[in-house]
Order: sequence, then C-alpha cells, then structure tokens
Amino acid sequence: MIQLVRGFKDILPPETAVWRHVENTAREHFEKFGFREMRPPVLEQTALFQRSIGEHTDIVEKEMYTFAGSRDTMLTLRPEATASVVRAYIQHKLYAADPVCKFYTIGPMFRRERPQKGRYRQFHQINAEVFGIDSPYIDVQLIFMLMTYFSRLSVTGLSVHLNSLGCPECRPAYRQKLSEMLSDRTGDLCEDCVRRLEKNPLRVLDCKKEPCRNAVSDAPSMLDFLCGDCRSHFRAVQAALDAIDIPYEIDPRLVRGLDYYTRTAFEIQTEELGAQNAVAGGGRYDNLVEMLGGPSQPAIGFAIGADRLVELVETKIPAPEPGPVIFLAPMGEAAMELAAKWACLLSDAGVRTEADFSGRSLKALMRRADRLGAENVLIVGDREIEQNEAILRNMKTRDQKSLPMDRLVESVLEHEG
RNA sequence: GUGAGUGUAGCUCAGUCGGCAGAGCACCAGGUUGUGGCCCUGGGGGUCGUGGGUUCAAGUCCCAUCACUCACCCCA
Repeated sequence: MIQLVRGFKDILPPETAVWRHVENTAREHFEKFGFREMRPPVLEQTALFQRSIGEHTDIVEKEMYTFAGSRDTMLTLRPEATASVVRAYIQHKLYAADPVCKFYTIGPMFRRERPQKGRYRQFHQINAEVFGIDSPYIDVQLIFMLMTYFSRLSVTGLSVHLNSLGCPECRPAYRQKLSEMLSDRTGDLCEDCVRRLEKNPLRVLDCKKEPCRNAVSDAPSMLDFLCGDCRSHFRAVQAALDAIDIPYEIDPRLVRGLDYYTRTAFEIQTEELGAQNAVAGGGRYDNLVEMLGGPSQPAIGFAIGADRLVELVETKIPAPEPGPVIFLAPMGEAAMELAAKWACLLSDAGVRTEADFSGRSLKALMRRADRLGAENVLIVGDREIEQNEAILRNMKTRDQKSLPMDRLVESVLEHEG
C-alpha cells in the first residue's frame, strides 16, 4: 500500500475544524488591522530564495525541495513566504499607488528537515508583512496584533522574546569583534560552531551546548554595538510595548536563521510543545525589497507556525462535530426511493441531513442515528407509505409525530424552522 | 545528516522460560417480527512492519532493512 511521504501529514476531520477556526480567526483579526490577503504560488524560482534568505543559511544549503523547471531555471517549493510576498510587491509595483502595504498570507511551506514533534516537511504558516513604514510603532502594532490573535484563540503561556540585530551600519563592527574573540577559542567550540564562525558568527550565540555557552558567556552583546538610529529604534519599541502592556523579554542571543533580518527581531515561545518552542517569529527586513530589485522600502513581518498553533488550540477548544438535524431511516425499496429524494431536498434547503440506505433493521438504523448525534429520525416503511404519513422522532424527548408524506419537506422545515 | 526509543486487530495495548494469537474499546448480529443510549449473549476481523537466520518449534532469540516517535541540529 502506498503511504504518505515522510514528514508530510493528512489533516483529517475533526481536526480540520480547528484549522478552519485558526485560519478564519486570523483573517478576521488581521483585516481589522488593515491587512489584506495575498496568495502567492507555492513554487518560485530558486534564485529568489537564494538571494533573500541567504546562500549560506541552513534552509538554502540543505533544506529546499529544488528541481529543474525549464532548460535553465531551477524551481523550489517555497521554504517560507516572505520572499514571495516581497517579489509580488515589486513585480506588480504595488508600491506605486501607496508604498505602505499590509498583506497576510496563509499556506503550506516546504523544508526537507528531519521530522519531529512540531516540525514537518510540509508545514503551514500564517504570515503578515508590512511595507513602507520604518516607524518602531508598526513593529509594536504587529506584535500587539499577534498577541491579541493568540488570546482570541485562548492560547496562553506564551512569552515574547525580543532583540535588535542592528543594521548594515553597525552589525559588521559587532560581527568583527565577536569573530575575533571566538577565533582565540576555537578549541572550546563544537564542530558546528567552528563552521558557523566563518559563515555567521552570530549563530554561535545561539548554540545550546555547554562548552559553547561558556565560550560566549562573556561575549559582547549586539545591543552594545547598535548605532544611534538602531539604538533609538529599539528603545522606542520597548517603550511602546511597555505603554501597551505587553510583557517581553530581551534576549540578546535571539539570532534568526534568515539573513535578511535587520533591527527588531522577535519570537513568540511556548513551554508546551517540546523542543520546537517557537510558535511565531519575525522581524524587520529593511533592505530586502531593494536587494530583490525593488525601491528602497522598509518592511517588517512575522510568520506563525500554524501546525504548532493548532496543537495549542486543540487542548483548549475541542472541535465540536454537530450531528445531523434529520436522519432518514427508510425500510424497503419504496421507502428508500422517497428518502433519497427527501434527503437531497432537505440538505439543499439548509437542513443537515443524513440518510441510511443500508437496508438494515430499524434497530440498526436507530443505533447509527444515535451514534451520529442525530436530533431527529424520520422513519419510513411500508406501513407509513400505506397511511401516507412518515414518523418524525425526536431523539432527545422520544416524542414521535406523523407528518404528511405529500408535503414532507415543507412539514419538516416548519417543524425545524 | 547524527543518536535513542517503538512497531502485535480499526484504536489503546498485554503476550511470562521459545510451545495453538489475546484483552479493553470500536464494529456487526441477536436478546425486542418496526424504535437509539444502559445491560446481557454471540460474531467478524491479524502477512505479529518487512526480509533473512538459529531451532523440532519464533510475536518472543540473532542479523539486516523500512516506518514511526522523540531528541541533536535548525526553525514556524
């Protein structure tokens, strides 16, 4: 038997109800903040991701699903959404009418990583991106929107982790300093960190291994190297978060895995998901639009891990599965023919209807109706056909009444309307 | 890519020293000739992940392999 691909999963009912709740709540909530939905394709030219995410990130180096498209273009299933949104913003010159644009997008992403709890090869993100605003207040509005979204879903136990990654003005100096310091201690670092030292020394700060943590324990903080503009931006973000009562934790070791981030970086974490504790993450990417060939426009965005969020929501809101309002229990061929027609008309008239054509005993039909949580059962057999009246039984009160068969659909609608 | 754990009925899992493949739940039928839930009785359902090996005999021991899970790593 053919099984599904490793790291992929089927989302089945009743879980799909939770997914729809999560997605619909996001749509409703984000739109009140002025965001509009964009739906870019899941497939892009590989070059888009190489240039945006960064050539020497884990994602680009080893996690992308890439294959040959036409003769000379490589195609990649998107590992994240921001690059596509930026591409669309530039390609359709969406900045022309108004450089300030806010978009959200919901859909699957693909990364070829080893699966584990909260990590799949096809996973789903809810993204929001803002273009054209460099004010720290938009950073805060975005974080506020995110946190209030989570509370709408009754998800608790989340914490905001905040950092500033500086900008092309100030980051090189810090990077240089860190690199120099760590070069003297390569002997203390793990294999991975020695490699990181060359490509992206900031990542060494993120390593969880004991020797590496010791090696960087007295490392200077990026925050001490911020240039004047970055420093005042970061301060303003903090002040505005305080003003709006969002608690946060400054985490100088928060280094995000994509190269395009600048200044504000944040992550929303939970204790409830094991090792994969990031439910959402985001930050500024003030240079990306220009890097990809667009006008110089600041931008900021975040991504929510929908699979992880659904896991958190599921424990709070058990998905209710409503049973049919009418369950048709026909006995005999003639009754089934009538029931088939009524089932169609009732469903079409807006009544949740289920019919059983198995031809089994009434007892069996009743048992199934009960199991499905049916509110009423409509019983039709030879006896009813002879008298021209079907029996409507209320499963809760056990009341039964006869309905005229020649205007049965109307009678049921009156009865249930 | 690395490590550990787990694979037995639709689901959750027992299975002792190697000796006929089990339970609970679910499903089906009957107890009630046409009326659900509770109860009682019965029934169907298994390549024991797969392939090889040891043995008179393997779910059980050995080897290989695959899958899943968790962790490392990375991140949503």
